[in-house]
This record gives sequence, structure tokens and C-alpha cells, in this order.
Amino acid sequence: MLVVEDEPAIRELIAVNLRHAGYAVACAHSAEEAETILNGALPDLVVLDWMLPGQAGDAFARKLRSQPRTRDLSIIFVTARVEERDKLVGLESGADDYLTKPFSPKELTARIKAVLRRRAPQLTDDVVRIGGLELNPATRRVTGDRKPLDLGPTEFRMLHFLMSHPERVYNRTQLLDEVWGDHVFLEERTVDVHIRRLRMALSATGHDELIETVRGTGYRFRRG
Amino acid sequence: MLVVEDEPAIRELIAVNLRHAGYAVACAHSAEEAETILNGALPDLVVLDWMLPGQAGDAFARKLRSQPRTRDLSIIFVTARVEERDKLVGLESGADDYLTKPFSPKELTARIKAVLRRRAPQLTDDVVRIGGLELNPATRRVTGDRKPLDLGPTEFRMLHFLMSHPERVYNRTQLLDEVWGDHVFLEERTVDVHIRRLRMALSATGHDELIETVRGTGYRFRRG
DNA sequence: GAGCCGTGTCACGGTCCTGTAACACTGGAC
DNA sequence: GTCCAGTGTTACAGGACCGTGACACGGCTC
Repeated sequence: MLVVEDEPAIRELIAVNLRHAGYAVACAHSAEEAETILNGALPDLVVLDWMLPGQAGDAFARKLRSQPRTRDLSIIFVTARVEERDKLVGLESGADDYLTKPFSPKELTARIKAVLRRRAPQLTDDVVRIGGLELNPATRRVTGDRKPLDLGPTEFRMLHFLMSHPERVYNRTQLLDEVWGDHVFLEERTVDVHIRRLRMALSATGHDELIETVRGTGYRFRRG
Repeated sequence: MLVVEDEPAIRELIAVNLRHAGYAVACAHSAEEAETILNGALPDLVVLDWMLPGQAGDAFARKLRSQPRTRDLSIIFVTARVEERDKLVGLESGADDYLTKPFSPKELTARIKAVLRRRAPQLTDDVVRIGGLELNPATRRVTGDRKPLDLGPTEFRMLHFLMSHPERVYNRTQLLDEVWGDHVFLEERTVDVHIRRLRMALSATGHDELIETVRGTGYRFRRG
């Protein structure tokens, strides 16, 4: 997650809230600094101020869209202008969404979730194979070393999600959002129990150690 | 791929990204120009702006659907309106999907891929043979181990569909769409009852266990 | 009209799943 | 070593989910 915003107060406000929501955040106060960062690692999403010193935000967005490496980045505009015209121009530069100041942290994270969900994390019907496990969403079958595994609906969804994002650590809130849906209202410890049930099922073929606990953070599905 | 959009900026944004995704793209700024192009070559898919000058986009879509030559084109609507009502009308005019501005290039290509992939193979008249069962669509006869089975119309269509996609799990909504037709308005539990009737009929030759219940998901036709 | 067949819906009961609380345990800070 | 937050484990009540039988309705034949 990259936040590009010249106003320090707003930049920190956004960053703090994103971190709290479980995202890794980098900040930049100008388009130039943002470019430097982007030359290193690519984020999943860019929160971009409409009004940037020197170079306007939408010009920067067009630039991102014009380069192959950054073409597919999700972009959310933050703007103080509410006029329709500005929104339209924002759309023309290929933003995924926009926020009008003032906005609440809740709205920010909600929109980010919406944008991210709209695009990537849609679990597909493709077969996932990792570490001796094979999960087939279309037939809803899971095999560990050719032996079939019996999973409940929730266990299956969780394993599907984890296997689709190996090595990556998810906290309990994120798992609730991804596996149960983000409108649910459940205890975080519920995740623990389902992790256990999933591990139990996987242990039938000796694959129970594929799900790793990251103390203080959450869980991770290991490669091999 | 044909892009029909009157706003030059958005049109180019879409076209550039589609070309980058590997599609051949033609552009039109109005419905009239689009018709001229369609008189020449037929694309696989049309990206159509909801608001077109002169003729509304959905009117154009209806026109496409009404002509045999363009009836089967996939259509994706692009609209700035987010209201549910508009979405509904968009789908009623036969759109395969719609995009709400703002959207990102990645989202656009993802949806296009989804629509193209969704064009599932229709049920053919070929004889289907699986697990001792033989279903002949042309004669509308089903035999289990050479013994004839007596099925009602709905049971037959459902068995035909399930046997044509063995191992794959379908939920009740999908089965309603595939067996009854896209836009029926029936209780999902109705599927259960017909599954039962089908199982009863199949049990006459001992093949009732071929239809498997996948709890929390739907039903599956087992191989062998 | 009566009778039959195919169909959609409902209600009941059993089974399995699931969320939660309570308790046991672990790892790390000090 | 002690202590504590964080996690593993277990048990259980409630509920979701599905199979099943019954019933009403419409179309059809006679």
C-alpha cells in the first residue's frame, strides 16, 4: 500500500488507519518520491492525493497507467474538490475509486477492500497445487499425496484462500474478512478453532505443519 | 473486441489497455459507427457505453440482441451510474456484465476474461456414458446397465446436465439456471426435491449413489 | 367431469457444522 | 525462575443444512 500525500497530517492519518487494518504501508510526499519507491517494490494499491505540488495527481496517475510495470496498480484518489467535473477527470485517468475529503477511516478501508476485492483476490476455479496438496475448486475436492481429504465448507474456503496466497501472513481480522466475508461479526478466536480443525483434517495425510502460526500476528501457509 | 464510447479519453483508455492485454480492438464513438463496423467483421465482445449520444446504449444492445447475426455477441456495459435500478436494466437488456466507473484496466480485462470463459459449452445431442449409465439426448432415453429408466422431463434435463459435467460441484442456483433456464424464480429447495426424484429413479438400477451431496455447497455427479 | 402425471412448495426430523466459552499450554520478557 | 499475553485444545449448545413425505395446483387424457 503506497500513500502519496503532501499534507503530513492527512498522510499520517491515512497511514495509521491502513496499518491498523493490517496493511503494510509506505508513504511519499510527492510524485517524485513515489516514483522512487515504486522503482523498488510494487504495492497492491496506491492512495493518491489529487492535488500534489509540482505535478498534479491525475498526471501522475496517467503516467502510472502508461507504463507496463505500474499499469495494473489500483489507484484511489483523495480530493477536496467535490465538483462533478473533477470526479469525471479523475475517472478518465483510470482511477479505481475516489474519496472526497473529509472522509472517515472506516470509509477509506471499506473502499480499499472493495477495490481489492473487485479485482484480484477473487478466488478462481483454477486448481491450486502446493506442497503435496492439491485443491480443486470446481470439483471441491482436496487431495494430500493422492489421498482424498474430507473438509467442511468453512475449512475448504479457508484452505483455498491460504493456498492461493502462500507464504503471506494474515491476521485474524483479514481471515474473517476473506473466508467468512467482511460483514460478519465473529470472535477472532473463532479463526483459531477453524485453523485447528483444518490442521486436524490435513494431518490425515501428514500435511498439518503446512499451516504455520506467526505469534502475535496470525497464520501463514508454507510452501513445501 | 469493439469499444463503443463517445468520450475520447475513456475510449482510448479502454482501447490501449485492451490492446496491451493482447486483444485486437476497434473503436466507435457512436452506435451508428459501431453498426458500420459490425457490418464488416464480428468481434467476440462489445464494450458498450451506457450513455451514448443520440441512441442510448441499452437500446443499441437490444438491437444487437434482436438480430440473428449479432445475437450471440458478449456485451459489457460501462456506466457512471451506480444505482441498482440501472444495473438491473442493464442486465435486462442482455448485457453479460457491466462495469461501474471508476474502474481500473485490470478490472476491465478481468471481467472480459470472465465473460469469455463463461461461454460454456452447450449441451449437445451426443450420447453420454458414465458409470453404467447411458443417456441419449436424441432419443431421450436413459438406460442403467441396459435396463431402461423412466424419467420426467425435468429429471432428464438435470441428469443430462450433471452427466455432462461429472465430478464438478454445482450449487442450487447454478442448477436452477442450467436446468430450468436463466431467469426462473423458484425456491432453491426445489432442486433438492428433484435431486431426490432423480435418485429414486436411478435406484431402480442401483445407480442412486452416483449423485453425491456436497454439504454446504451443492451436488456432484460421480464418475464410476 | 374424473383421474392421472409432473411439478413446486412446505413442514418435520435427523445429522452435521459452527461459534463460543472455558481451560491447558507455550513462548518470551524480566 | 515467574508471569502474562497469546495460542492450542476440548466440549457443548444452537442452528444450518439436507432428506423425506405430504400436499396443492395445473395440464392433460379419457
